[in-house]
Amino acid sequence: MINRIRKLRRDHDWSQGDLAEALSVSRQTVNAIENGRYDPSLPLAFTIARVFGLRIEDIFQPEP
Amino acid sequence: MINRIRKLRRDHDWSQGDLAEALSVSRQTVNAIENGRYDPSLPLAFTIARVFGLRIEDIFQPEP
DNA sequence: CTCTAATGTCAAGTTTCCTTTACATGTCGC
DNA sequence: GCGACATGTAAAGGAAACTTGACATTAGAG
Repeated sequence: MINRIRKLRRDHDWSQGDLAEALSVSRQTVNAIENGRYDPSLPLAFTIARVFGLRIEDIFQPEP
Repeated sequence: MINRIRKLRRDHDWSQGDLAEALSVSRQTVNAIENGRYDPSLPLAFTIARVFGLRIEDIFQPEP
C-alpha cells in the first residue's frame, strides 16, 4: 500500500502530532504509516479518509 | 465495521471457500469477517473490493 | 439412508498493528 | 547558543488479524 497522507497532512498545515490527535492514535503510528512501515487497520483508514474528507481509494493505493 | 460480504458472495453463488481462494486467504478468515468477529486488514479490504468490482465504501461501513 | 458440500467454531501459533517510553537529530525564533 | 517544535526511530508489550488443523452440525443429492 502506498498513501498520500504526508502530502494531505502538509496541505492542511498539520504536524504528525496534530493528525495523530485528530485520529486518536499516537504520533508514532502516524509516522509509521507515512513512512510505509505498516498499513493502518481498516477502521483507522476510514477515520483518516473522514478527517481529510476523501474516500479511502483517494488516499491509499495497492502496490503495483 | 459492518460489511455486505455475505450478500455479495451469495449474489455471485460462491461458497466461503470459493471466496477465500479468490482472496488468497483461509476459509476461516472469510467466515470470521462475514460474522463480524474481526475486520480485514486494509490490503485485504482492497482485494475484496476488487474481487467484487466495488469500492471499499460500498462494502464496508463504520459502525454508528 | 449415506455421502458430500457448506458452514460455524475452537485451539494454538505467527505476524501485523498500535501503544508507551525514550532518545537522537534538525530547524527555527529569540 | 538556548529552548521549543517537528520528525525519525527503537524496544518491549498488548491487541488484532491471519494461519493450519480439527471437529460438529446441517442440508441436499443420489
